[in-house]
Amino acid sequence: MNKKSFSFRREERLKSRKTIDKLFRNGQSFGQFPLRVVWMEMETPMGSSPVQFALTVPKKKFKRASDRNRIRRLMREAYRLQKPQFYSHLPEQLEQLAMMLIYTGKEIPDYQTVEIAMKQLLRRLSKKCQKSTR
RNA sequence: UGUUGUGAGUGCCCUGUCGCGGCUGCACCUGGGGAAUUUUCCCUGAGGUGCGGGUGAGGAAAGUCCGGACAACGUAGAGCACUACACCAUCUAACGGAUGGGGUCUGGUUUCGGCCAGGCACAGAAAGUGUCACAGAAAGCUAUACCGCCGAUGUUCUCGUUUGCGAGAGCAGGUAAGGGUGAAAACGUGUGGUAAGAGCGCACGCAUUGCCGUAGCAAUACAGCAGUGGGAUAAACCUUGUGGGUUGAAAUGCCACGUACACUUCGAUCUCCUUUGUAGGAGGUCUGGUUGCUCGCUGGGUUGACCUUGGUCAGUCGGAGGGGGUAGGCAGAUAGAACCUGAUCGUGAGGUCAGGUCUAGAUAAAUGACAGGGAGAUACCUCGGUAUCUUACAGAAUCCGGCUUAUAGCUCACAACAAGCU
Repeated sequence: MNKKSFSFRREERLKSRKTIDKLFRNGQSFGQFPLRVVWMEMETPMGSSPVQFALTVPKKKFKRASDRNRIRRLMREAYRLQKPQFYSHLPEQLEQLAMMLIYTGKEIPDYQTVEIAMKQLLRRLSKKCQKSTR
């Protein structure tokens, strides 16, 4: 879709409070340690991006803001680099996917572990999407 | 020289690839407006994309503990309540902060004059109330006297007797010298005095209050005179003095979207006066208003119809409730009590002047990831390499000034300890 495949723009971010509420109420989810994803298909797509995406790190487990920032940035970087592959495996008839990534681990990870987990998670997610759309 | 502690400073650097948020230049696309006219031109700069340029976390961004700026709350005030502060002067926009000085306490040192270091919510206990464990007789205006001392005075008994009185024992009583208890026992030492004693008198001293003088801007210090001798506690209540309006950027203003001339319920809708009349005024009442209460001030409503003349209905104003919608954009909001350098004034905090710099502005929230090199640290050790690590505390959210707390390694200063050298 995008020529510069590794970018991460504004329209790819999930911002609306309404859709986030809906996502947590109706969305499906599964875990891939140390990550967990909540996802659903959106009825009315916002913008041209095939996926809207958000990240969170629970405040309960990481009290300091700097730790939360670090984990969020690692996750975002991993997603950014995996994104083009993930997009190419999504089914054509899917309008737009909303998803939220939650970090469920208890310690600050290094980039390698986040990258591996992200790869696995995105592969599983794309398969599930193909199943559900057929 | 090393170790430890305290305080201050610093808070890894460079290159490449990919990526993010503002700003900015150019090009293109979408859009808006105008002219002309049937497809061209001009203006505008809202949004997007691409390629450049430049910029992007801290010394505490933290805790949210003080003080401001700024904003809203229609509008004078007064009292009470509440609350903060409390030696003096200075600095500052301001402060509960800082600087300098004074007093006091503790420790060290001393040539006994002081000197050094550290602490102090450092107004009042001589306005009042309360409290003071255990021990002790007693924990506070005139002390209900445990041991002790005395027993002058009054009185009882015994003995002696020169019949006046004397001696002894006891009781009433006196006594805060001494002992004992305690963190603390009603100024200290000496002397007079007395039955024994006591600031009861006196001398010297100590503390404290008032007045006056000298030095100092002042706190205060020193000296004199007069009075007084009252334990501690105000981080117990309290008293005195000084200050404080409240709420905080989720403030606030504007634009867009959207219900809605909508629903339920409660309160008020009264009286009198002036006037030809429109209308105006006074009181009452309901209600709003810069936190609470009271007073004051002040804004708004108090209209009309029916009619059995005090009710009904409608309207108006205000309060409460429920339901529905939105939760987007712009301003606030990033040039400032700003930072750097120099001069100058001041013991200092800091002030003034000159020159230079532009230095984050996100909003489901940017400031990142990877690779290589340098530099540094730690461990091993063949003293030159190898291995590991990039570290601590920690992430702007309206902005400033402080305070407090956290902090690896390195640098500096001071203190203590240990070893060595002269």
